[in-house]
Amino acid sequence: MPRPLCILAGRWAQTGATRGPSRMKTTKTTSLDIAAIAGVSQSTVSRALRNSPEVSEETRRHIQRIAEEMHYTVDRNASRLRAQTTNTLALLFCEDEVESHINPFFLSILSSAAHTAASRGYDLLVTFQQLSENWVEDFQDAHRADGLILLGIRDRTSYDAQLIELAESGTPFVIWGLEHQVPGVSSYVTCRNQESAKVLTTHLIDLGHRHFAFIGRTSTANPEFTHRYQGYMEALAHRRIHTDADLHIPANSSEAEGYEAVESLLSTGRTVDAMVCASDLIAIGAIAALNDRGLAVPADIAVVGYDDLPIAQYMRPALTTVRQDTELAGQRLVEQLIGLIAGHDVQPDELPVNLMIRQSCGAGGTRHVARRSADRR
Amino acid sequence: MPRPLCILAGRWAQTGATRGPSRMKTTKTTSLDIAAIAGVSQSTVSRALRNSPEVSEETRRHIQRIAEEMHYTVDRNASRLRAQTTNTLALLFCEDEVESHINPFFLSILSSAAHTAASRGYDLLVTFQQLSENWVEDFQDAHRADGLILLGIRDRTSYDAQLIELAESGTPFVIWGLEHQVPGVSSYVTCRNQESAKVLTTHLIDLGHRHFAFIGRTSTANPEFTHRYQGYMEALAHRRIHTDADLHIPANSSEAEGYEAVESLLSTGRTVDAMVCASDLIAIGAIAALNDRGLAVPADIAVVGYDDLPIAQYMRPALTTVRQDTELAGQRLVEQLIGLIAGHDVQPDELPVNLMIRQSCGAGGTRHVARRSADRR
DNA sequence: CAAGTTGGCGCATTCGTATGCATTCAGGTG
DNA sequence: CACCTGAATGCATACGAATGCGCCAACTTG
Repeated sequence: MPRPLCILAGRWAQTGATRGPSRMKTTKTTSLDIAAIAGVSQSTVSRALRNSPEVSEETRRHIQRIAEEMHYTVDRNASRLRAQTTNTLALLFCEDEVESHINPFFLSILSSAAHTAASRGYDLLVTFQQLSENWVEDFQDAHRADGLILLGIRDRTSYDAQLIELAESGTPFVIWGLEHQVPGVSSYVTCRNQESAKVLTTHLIDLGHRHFAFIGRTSTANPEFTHRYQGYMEALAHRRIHTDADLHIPANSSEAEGYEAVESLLSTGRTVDAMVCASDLIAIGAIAALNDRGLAVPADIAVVGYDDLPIAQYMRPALTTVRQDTELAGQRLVEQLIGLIAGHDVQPDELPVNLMIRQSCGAGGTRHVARRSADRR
Repeated sequence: MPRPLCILAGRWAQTGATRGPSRMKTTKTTSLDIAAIAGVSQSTVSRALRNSPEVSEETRRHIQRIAEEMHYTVDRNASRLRAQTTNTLALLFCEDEVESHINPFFLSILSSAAHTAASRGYDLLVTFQQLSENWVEDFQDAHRADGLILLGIRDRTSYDAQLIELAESGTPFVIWGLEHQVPGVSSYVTCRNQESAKVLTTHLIDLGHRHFAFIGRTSTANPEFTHRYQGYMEALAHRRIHTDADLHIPANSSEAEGYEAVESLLSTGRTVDAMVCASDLIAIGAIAALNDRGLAVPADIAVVGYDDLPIAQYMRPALTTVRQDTELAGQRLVEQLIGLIAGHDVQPDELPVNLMIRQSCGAGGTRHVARRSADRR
């Protein structure tokens, strides 16, 4: 007596039954099958499952129950083709050629964006792209996504032409960290970089520091860092503290560049007792460089960062920094984009931030500061 | 004289022209348009763009040139519907309810996977899911993806039933860090956890350490940590070094749990001069806890981690750890999955790892060790 | 030179759903 | 009672590309 051949019978048997007595092949369940069982037309099934108000409450429930029992799910591709929509958002990490390793900061935004998108019924496509590629054809014409989320755009000048092209093509998109808005088409989410940097710097001044340096590349190309620098300069100006141009060392957001920046700063022999770094990664590299030169943080020099990476509170000394609400950021990016896709006018967001005062600025409690070090030889 | 109404004329004018003289509406370019211009049938266009051998080299080039000029791109939805495929891979971060923050380690895998997928013509869908949801219907029946990449599955027991269901449904999938293979359906990529942990531990023994502790939760639920623990125990056994069960403190991969684990370890008053942590995050938390108790690393106690997060080399002391080749991992995950989708038999990968010997184990050069600390009060 | 072969291409159909329009029927109104 | 109204549903088609099959012409071959 032969055993049944098809292990999957459990799932497919239901389907087969709806197609006629002799069809035992593994045919996919379609809305027609559901319609046949429910005793309605395919159109009604379609409408019921999309919660159209045109079907009666009773019919809808009936159909939805059957669909559930049959494990029926709408075929996204057919649906999308017919409706000329994708229900998909694309999230682009705009990579620099030089910098291969990505700020872990973006992982939180990604996670939050993925959750929000899912809860709104959107798929989230993720790509890491060089700026050379042409987004418009890829995403809009090919119906890959209804809209774009752009992360990690730092170099505005080199992207500007593409952003304009994108906007002109009518593809909705939102950007993190760069004020670029075309009503009805594009919007942005940033946080209050300038304001928070000013507060942060003022805090350092209040702690008694007078010789400041700023580590981070600013240019029209790098709006976030630029705003942070402006806030920093504002605070200094407000308190009448002088700083020289050569105490502003450019660095992109990585430990390596922070390290190098500090090395080059120290080699000038300038006196510095407080360093404001444009990102946590830079600060981490900077602290490493200082330690390697025999300088202790915060005893010899205060260092602050920006981002509040998870590690910031577990470094010793714990890093004073600015927390951006990445969860809210991801959520707003998606919500704005969905709004744009729906044709609404959306307002850009400038998210509030929190100062996280820890030890590296010299203000934190002593408990979390290492009291011994490796001096034995 | 009125200005033209349509800003987008530039892009659409080309299209309009192909549809007849009076059609100035923004109609999407289709393969039919290309066919008309090229003077061939739509089928030939389709075949030419898919590089089918059935069209002559000459015709193909002709068509492809026209398609390019017209900025024509194949509509993914139509293509997918007809071909019953999605050309999409889904990457699932399997989240724990408890742990909201994700190991940055996965970001590198994600990045590499995205690149590889893109180069193979696949889209990559990213979701962060709880284990409660039913993947099968979501992804296979709904034609959302051709296959799945599962990251962050730690708790084998609670996922097992779902993995089996997934395998039975015929959905191809690959897993990171968990040996789960169904020939032709699922496969995995891990690295040589046990071997490398053994080498790492042996290294610590060679440096003269004798009192070991292991921080990391092991169970059938957590295969990676378990293998690392086994390698650790092997090394100790091989050198006849005794360790007690209470010197093995469970902890999931986060700084917070590493911190807590060390606090609870220290409160027992046991003597320990070397700690093997199951991940860098744990090690970071552990070092913080040690510092807060006035213990210096590596002078008082050696600490090693696992993962080689970017930050590991910029901590002071720099963290001795094990580098996993995340780039290769992402690549192999995608390649295996594409293989499975194509119906090939694929071999699981066990990737080689590199010991990154730095300062936290006490073996590294002195240059990178902080020589001063914040002792002033 | 006739018959067979093959490369290159077109025709027609198909994938599964969404939606404009037609249809039906129940209930209300003058 | 004839007529209208509106809610609920069915019918038919379209979305745009992929593909089985058939056709034709250009070869090859005995």
